[in-house]
Amino acid sequence: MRQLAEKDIIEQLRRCGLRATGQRLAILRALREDTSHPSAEEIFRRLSGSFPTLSLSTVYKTLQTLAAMGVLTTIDNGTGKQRFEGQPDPHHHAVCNYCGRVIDIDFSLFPIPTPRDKMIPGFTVQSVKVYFNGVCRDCHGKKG
Amino acid sequence: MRQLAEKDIIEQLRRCGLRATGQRLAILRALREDTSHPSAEEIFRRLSGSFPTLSLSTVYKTLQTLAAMGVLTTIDNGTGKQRFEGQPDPHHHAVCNYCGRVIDIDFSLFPIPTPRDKMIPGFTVQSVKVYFNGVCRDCHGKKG
DNA sequence: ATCACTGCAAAATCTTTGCATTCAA
DNA sequence: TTGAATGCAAAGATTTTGCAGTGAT
Repeated sequence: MRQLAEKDIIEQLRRCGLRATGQRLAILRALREDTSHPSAEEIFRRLSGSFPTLSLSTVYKTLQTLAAMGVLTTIDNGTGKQRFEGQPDPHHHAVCNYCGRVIDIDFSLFPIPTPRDKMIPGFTVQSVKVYFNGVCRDCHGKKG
Repeated sequence: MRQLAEKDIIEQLRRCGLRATGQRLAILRALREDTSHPSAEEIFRRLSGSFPTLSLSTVYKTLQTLAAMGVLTTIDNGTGKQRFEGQPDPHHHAVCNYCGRVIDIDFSLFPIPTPRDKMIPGFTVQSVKVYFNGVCRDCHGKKG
């Protein structure tokens, strides 16, 4: 089961023409097991214990590569710091305007139609993201 | 007409408990007249000609304040760098995964339902943003 | 054996902060 | 008048880059 997932990840990388290095596998596996939408730095810290030679620079490069391939997605919570996620199932995000926290929202809670191709002339749609911006539980009552 | 808009902006600031300073008016007016989703730096450069004493620091502070108030919104182009917009009418965004360009999409082209309050327990939804990620006209044929 | 990938250190960007001064209310 | 807002300069945080060495294919 764990092995199978590993194999899937390797194949996914290969299909993109990427080498399956230990760093990439570790980063991707970490993102698949994590729903907290970590930053590059957080991923680095989380992994450097079990992977002491890993460098932050590699984390940045890897995340950028994998995001360009569509293997993972980037999330912007309005703070100007990139956050990443590797959950493959379609879902939405609720973003707190105060603390930047990102919460996953099940797709079925707010189903949206599939965008038609050719909807935007000259633009090829690959994916759709829906953000609910607002105020989270912990930030109610904070000043503006 | 121009005066009226100015008055509206001032009232909007007052309603939020904010003082209507020249800097805030200039920044907000610039964003209302601009659909290019500029960064803080770009807004600063655009205004500093006609407003020589304006500082980049104030632009950042002002954008942050106004975004927290919901007077303007931040945009996710996947780069982790903040971009802003002041278009009040509801619309969506098409974001190019390669160059980060953001194109406004008319709401009627892809109507979505209004989210119900209490949809997400403890989270108060203030606005919904839809992003179409993909490849823009100019970036077709670029490598992965 | 090759060339993609990594790690390191340094640079470049982007954003925030502290504090004295200014200005809207 | 008075506290919110500004500007400046400096610090902090985030991200990118160049290049020699490493490792997957």
